[in-house]
Amino acid sequence: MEKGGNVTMITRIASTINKMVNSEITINEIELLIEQPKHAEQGDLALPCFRFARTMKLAPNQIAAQIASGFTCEGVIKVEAVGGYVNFFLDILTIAENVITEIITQGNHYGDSDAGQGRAITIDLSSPNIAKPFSMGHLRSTVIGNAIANMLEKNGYTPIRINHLGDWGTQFGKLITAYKRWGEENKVRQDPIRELHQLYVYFHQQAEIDESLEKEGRQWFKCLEDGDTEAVALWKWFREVSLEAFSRVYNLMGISFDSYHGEAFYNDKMRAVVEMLKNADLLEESEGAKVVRLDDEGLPPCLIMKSDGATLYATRDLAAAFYRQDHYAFAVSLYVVGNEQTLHFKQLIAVLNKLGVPWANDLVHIPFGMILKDGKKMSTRKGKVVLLEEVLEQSIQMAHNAIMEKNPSLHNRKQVAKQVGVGAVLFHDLKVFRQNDIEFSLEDMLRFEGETGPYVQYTHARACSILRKAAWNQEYPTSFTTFGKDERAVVKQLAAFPEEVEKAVKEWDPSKVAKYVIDLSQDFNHYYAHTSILQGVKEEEKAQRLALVHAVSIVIKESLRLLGMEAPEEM
RNA sequence: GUCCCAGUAGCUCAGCUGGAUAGAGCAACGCCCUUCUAAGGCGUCGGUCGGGAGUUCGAAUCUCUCCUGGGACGCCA
Repeated sequence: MEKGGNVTMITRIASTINKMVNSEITINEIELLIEQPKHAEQGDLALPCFRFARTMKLAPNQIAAQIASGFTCEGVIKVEAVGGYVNFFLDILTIAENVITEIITQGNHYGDSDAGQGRAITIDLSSPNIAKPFSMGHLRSTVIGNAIANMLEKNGYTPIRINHLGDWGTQFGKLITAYKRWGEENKVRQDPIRELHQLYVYFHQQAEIDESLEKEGRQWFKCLEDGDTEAVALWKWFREVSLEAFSRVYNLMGISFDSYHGEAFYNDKMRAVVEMLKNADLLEESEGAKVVRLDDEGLPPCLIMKSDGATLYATRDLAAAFYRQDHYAFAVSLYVVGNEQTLHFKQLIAVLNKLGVPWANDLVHIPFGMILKDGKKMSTRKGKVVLLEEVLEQSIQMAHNAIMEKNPSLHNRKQVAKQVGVGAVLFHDLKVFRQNDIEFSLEDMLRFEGETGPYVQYTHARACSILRKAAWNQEYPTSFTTFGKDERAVVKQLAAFPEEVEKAVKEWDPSKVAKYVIDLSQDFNHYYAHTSILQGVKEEEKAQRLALVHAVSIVIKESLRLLGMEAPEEM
């Protein structure tokens, strides 16, 4: 993969130093040590020399001084020894030439890699439960999974987005019970998700008083698994109306899937899994249920079959894993599923390993923190839930208000309001990716200033606006003789893009891209505010600056695309 | 009780394969639109990096321990 200026410079500097110290330190060792100084005035790259003190029998500052004194290398314009560091100042003209030319010629392919060589990676994402509202909790899995898929594609993999719908399980026995006892068909038809969800909540309230309800729910699920006509008909209906509601949300977010095979899809594939476990002599009877013991892995046993013969989610996930390997021959199989299921995936992988499946360790759980409300887990059972669709609609409305206030003459207001409103919600979730829980805050989510999606989109729109006004013919200069310290931060940030994407993919972490594009936007906005691009500027200077602006617009747009966001050219 | 994850500015978070003075955004306060979109820029204020010990030339970063919060721990997913 072709990389920006910095990587080549690191190699070049390292080999120069290697020769200077008579190969006492290897090139690779030096490359690993070279870092970006924290402060711009300390240069572009730096080598800490503390590690060499022992082998070279010299104080770090003496080593640094020694390296600095005789150092010459193409592309490096100044070298300084400060304390135990050697600071290198790079020639911004050379970097600009490499990076900007590369970006403009490659366009949105800047930063592409063929590391994946077309290999398939399945991604289990979103996976809402039918007959339940699409909550904020599913938002994380959806947007993180989608962004990872985009990033994988950029790295040459073939991502397969699988919406593993929660359309099977005891909960549907409970729902059928609730519907048969208290449900009304016309009410469900009017507002399916809301009504079904209310029935589900009501069931759990009643179940605390009447213990027989739980049993009845389990029986109905057993009926469902056995193909009982009434149960299946109700289930199909619930599923259908739910999918209609979900597709509204996915359309808003611009996300599509390669497969909607949910848990129910594996219903007829589970017997084979149970047989396989039995044949491998892994299945044990325990308290009436069938389990696989995992004591030697230090894990609690994995429940495969309930005492009434019904299956559990582990069984379904096993069936799904086999199906996906058969069907897609995945190199890696990702599960973008909340933190709280970590144990489940450990068990899943452990069981596959016990079966001797060679791809068992290619399953990767990508956990994320929960969205909390008032410091507690949001529970659908208690009816405490925030609807994603409502949040998105509200955000779009706010974006629309902002446009009416700031740029009322914008021609495609509705479309831009959607792009910005949705972008705000997506970016809010993507910029922070740790296993940290997030306290739900509508206020934070709908913020359009500071480190937000709209800020980045706005930056892109400003860059586009300049290019529009310049009536630029896209002829760009190949050398950047006028660039100085103003352009420095922006050019260096542009150069860092491929490396950031690579890191983000390696760590399955879209927030790296989100943070990157915020930094780039900040650098560009600073430049924009302090440097005139079109006015009172000599022609050659203008052409060079326009090339920079164009490069910035390309990289911002591509970053946003990776995050699943749009980049309006005006807003 | 056992295991897992987290604790950095008033709030939300970066930084974590150890490296120079711990950085942003929000909030607060003060500036900057006759100049390329002010959803912007500039500045001020704000930190015993949860506590303690250890390893090291050097620790927010690694180890141990304690405290706090959250989660998981067999017939839910």
